[in-house]
Amino acid sequence: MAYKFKNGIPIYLQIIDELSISIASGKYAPGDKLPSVREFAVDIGVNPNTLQRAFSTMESMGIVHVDRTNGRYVTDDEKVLSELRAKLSKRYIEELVTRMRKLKMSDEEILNAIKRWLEEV
Amino acid sequence: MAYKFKNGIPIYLQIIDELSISIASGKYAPGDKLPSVREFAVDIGVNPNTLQRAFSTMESMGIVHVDRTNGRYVTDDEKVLSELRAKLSKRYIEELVTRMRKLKMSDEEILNAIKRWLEEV
Amino acid sequence: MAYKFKNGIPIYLQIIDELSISIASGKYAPGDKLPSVREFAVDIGVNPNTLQRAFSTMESMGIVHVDRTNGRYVTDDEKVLSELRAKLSKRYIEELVTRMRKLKMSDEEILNAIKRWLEEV
Amino acid sequence: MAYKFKNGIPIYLQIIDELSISIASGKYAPGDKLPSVREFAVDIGVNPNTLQRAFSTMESMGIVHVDRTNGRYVTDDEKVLSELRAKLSKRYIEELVTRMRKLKMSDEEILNAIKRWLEEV
DNA sequence: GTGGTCTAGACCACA
DNA sequence: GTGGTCTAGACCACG
Repeated sequence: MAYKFKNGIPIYLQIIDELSISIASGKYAPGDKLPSVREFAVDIGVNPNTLQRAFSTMESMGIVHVDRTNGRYVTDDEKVLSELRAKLSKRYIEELVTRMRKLKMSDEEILNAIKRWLEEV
Repeated sequence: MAYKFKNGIPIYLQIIDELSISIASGKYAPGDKLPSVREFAVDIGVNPNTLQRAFSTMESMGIVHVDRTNGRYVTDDEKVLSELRAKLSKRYIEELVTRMRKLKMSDEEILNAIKRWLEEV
Repeated sequence: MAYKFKNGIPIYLQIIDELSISIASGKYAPGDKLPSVREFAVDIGVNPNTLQRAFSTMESMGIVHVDRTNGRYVTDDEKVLSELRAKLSKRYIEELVTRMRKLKMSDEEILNAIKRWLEEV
Repeated sequence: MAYKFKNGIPIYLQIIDELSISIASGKYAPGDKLPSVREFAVDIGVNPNTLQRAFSTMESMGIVHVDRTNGRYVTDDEKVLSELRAKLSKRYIEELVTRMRKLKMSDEEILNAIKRWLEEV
C-alpha cells in the first residue's frame, strides 16, 4: 500500500483519512490489530512521527485504542464505527452536491442524475 | 490562482481537469479569452510546455479554440459544453457511488442518504 | 530509414504521415511491433520527444497501441486500418484533382487521362 | 511567393518544377516576361546562381526563351506548352497510381474511387 | 529495457 | 505580443 499524498494538505490528516476509510469499509475489521508504527511508516514512506500523530489523533476520536505492550487495535465499539461511517458518507454527499451545484444543477436534477446512473449501470 | 497538484497524476491532466471544471461551472464563460500560455504557466508554476500540452489537448476535445496570434478562447458550442458537464457529473456520481459502496451501502441506502441530506440542509 | 523532412511542415506531422503510409501499405503489418521511441528517434535523427509526440498522436487515432514497458504495436483493428487507407486514398485523389484542374482539365478529361494511362502501361 | 524546399532534392530542380507548373497553369501566360534573375532570387530566397541554372535548363527545354537585353519570356509555342502540360499530367497520374497501388488497390478500384470522389464533391 | 512526463530554453510564423 | 515546434536532457513507473 503506497499512498500518494496531495501537496498542500498535512500528510498526517491524509493518513487519518485513508485509515478511517479502511476501517469504515471493513478492510481493517473491529478488533483487528494494526501494523506497528515503524512498520507502517516504512510501508507508506513517511516519518514515524507523522504516523504517530495520525494514530494518536484517531485514538482521541475513539477509532483505535492502544494496548501499551501489544500495539494498536481497531475499536469494536459499533457506535463509534457507525458514527464514522455516517460522517464519511455525509462528507461524500456534501462534496458531490457542491460539485454538482457548481455545474448549475438543481437538487432535483442531482437526484435524477444519480437515479439514472444507478439504473444504467 | 496557485494550483496544488497531486503526486502521481500527470500535471497536464490535472490542469485539463481544473480548467474543464472552471469552464463547465461558468468561471470561464463561453467565448471568454483564456490567459496566454506563458502567463498561465508562470501563474501556476509549471513549464510553458506542460501548459501547452494541456491546452492543445483541450483544443482537440473542442473545449477551447485558438485564434493564432490572439490567444485562446472558451468554445461557445453549447453542445460541447453540455457534453462536458455531463461527463463531469457522471464522474462525480461514479466516485460517490464507489465510495458509498465501500461503506457497504446499497443503492437504495445511497439514494435515501442523499435525499435526507438535501432535505436537512 | 533516414527520412528527409520538408521545411515548413511540423516534423511530427510528417512522421505521422510516413508511418501511416507504411502501416496502410502493409510495410508494418497489423500487430507488428514498432521500433522503440529512442531507437526510432536516433534512426531518423530527431529528438525522442518529437517522436513521442507523433506516436502518442497516432495512438489517440487508434492506429497504434502501446503495451507499457514492452513497446508499441500496430493496431490489428481492421476497421481502423481500412479507414486509414480510405483517408489516404481520398487525400491522394484530392491532390491529383487539384493539380489537374490547375492544368485547366475538366473532370472528364481527368478521368480519361487516367484511363488512357492505365491502358498504356 | 516564398517557396519552401524539400531537403534532399536539388533546389534548382524544385524551382524548375514550380515554374513549369506556374507556366502550364497559365499563372505565367505565353509571351509573359518573367522577373529578373536577381529579383526572383531575392524573392524566393536562393542564390542567383541557383536560379540561373534553373532558367537555363528551362531554356534548353524550350519553355522560356531569353532576349539578351530585355529579359526572359515564357514561350508562346503552343506545342511546347501542351507537351509540358501532358508531361506534368502524366507525372501526376503516375504518382497517384503508385500511391494507390501501395494501398493494395487494383486499377479498377482506383478508377472507381476517383469517380466516386468527383461525384461526391 | 520500455514508454511517459516535465523542465529549460530556443526559434519560428503571424499580424 | 500570440501560439507552435523542437531540442536536450532529466526523472519516474513498470516489470
